[in-house]
Amino acid sequence: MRADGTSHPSPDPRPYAALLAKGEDRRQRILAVAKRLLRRQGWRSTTLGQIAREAGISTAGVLHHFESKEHLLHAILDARDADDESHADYMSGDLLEELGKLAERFERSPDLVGMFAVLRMENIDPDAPLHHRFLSRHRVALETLSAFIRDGQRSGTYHPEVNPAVLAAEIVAFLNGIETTWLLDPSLPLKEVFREYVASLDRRLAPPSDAS
Amino acid sequence: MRADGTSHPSPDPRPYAALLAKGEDRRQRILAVAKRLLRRQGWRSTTLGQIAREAGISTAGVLHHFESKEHLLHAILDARDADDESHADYMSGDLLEELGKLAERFERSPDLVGMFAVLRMENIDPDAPLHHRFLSRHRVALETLSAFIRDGQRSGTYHPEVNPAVLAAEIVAFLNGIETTWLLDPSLPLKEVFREYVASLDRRLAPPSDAS
DNA sequence: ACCAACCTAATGTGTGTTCAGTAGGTTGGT
DNA sequence: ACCAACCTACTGAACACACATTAGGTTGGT
Repeated sequence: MRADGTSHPSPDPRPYAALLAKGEDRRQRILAVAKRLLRRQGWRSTTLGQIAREAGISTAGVLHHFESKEHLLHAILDARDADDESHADYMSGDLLEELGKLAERFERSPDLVGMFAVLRMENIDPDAPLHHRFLSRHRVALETLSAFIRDGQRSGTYHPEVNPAVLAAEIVAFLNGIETTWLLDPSLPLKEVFREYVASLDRRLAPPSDAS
Repeated sequence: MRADGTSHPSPDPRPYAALLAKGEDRRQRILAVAKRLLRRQGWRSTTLGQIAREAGISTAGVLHHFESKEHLLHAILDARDADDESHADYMSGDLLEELGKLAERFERSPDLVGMFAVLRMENIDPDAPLHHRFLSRHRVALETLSAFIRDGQRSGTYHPEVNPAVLAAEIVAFLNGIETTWLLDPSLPLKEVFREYVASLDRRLAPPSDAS
């Protein structure tokens, strides 16, 4: 608590509470368990007792680490946002490349992606607590994609007659849909479907041959 | 109850229980209200009290018409199946035509379509009560589409190098995804996105020009 | 008398949250 | 070395509330 000069308060690499870092360990396990359960059952039907049991702890123990069920949810969403931003050198190369990366991400952290899809569906209602969060995220995605396509058209690398807003909506729909489908039936050949669709996008976006 | 000769039990145009047909009326209203609520909130978080209130009745009143919450759900699903089969002269013309009809259906009965999408997401978990129903329906859709494409290839109307299973998966993903997206943001230009996607499918499926 | 269409009130279960308490470790003064 | 004060990581039991379901009653038409 005292200002000791060099010590920053947030990270604790000090010998200080070495053993008590086991708490942080549990905290992470709770988050992981919650993510897995949320992906399968959604928020409303996942109970603290369930999370607790699978984390090898009591219900009250979970509440010791996260002061309420809602706080736990927000902790998870924040984790997702963090992961999001770590990959958000977003508009790097071209569209196809970016979409390819997305496919990899699906398989890298299925719990995160799946949970997000389930949560989005659970918050479709305008009165749902997280509705605004998901809607604005959706709008941003749409806007980003649109702008991306528009840029490509301006620079001549994309076909000028494609309607950017419509194609962006289609792409977002495809992405959402393949998440849904994949969750329902994991035997789906994710990579192939992805590749095939992206290839078709490539053809649709190719500028007309310049035989003037 | 007495056999009165010509009377069949199902329709009641008789003066007999004329006023009591108001019960059937309420029953239908309950179903409609439930569909709307299910679409927005899903099954688990929609309560009988809510349905009752919006139908202008008491909770027990709802249970008078449907003996349990689960029975109500099945009644709704059966209604959907009925609606399904009324449009299931399925494999009529060609793929594009069928997909176009689907788009119209979206706008004709949004509650039914939306509710179904929400319910599907709620039953992703293999342990969920309706998981099997949704999974097998999904597999059937996949299979139907695949067969459809394969047929077109055999008869030479579709490009032979398209992988039927992969494209079928993509189409189903797109359909599911546009449902999700449309539910989250109803301002989405449903018809245009649909038309654009179908047009692109047309191009992808066109057989190679027969310059042998 | 009988039956459908309700209603109010009670019951039981599931679930988030609060409340006190326990075990063990660290800190700082003596 | 020792001790009081304090910390983190929990536990078990109690609480409060929401919800589906049940029990029993009322009304009105036939």
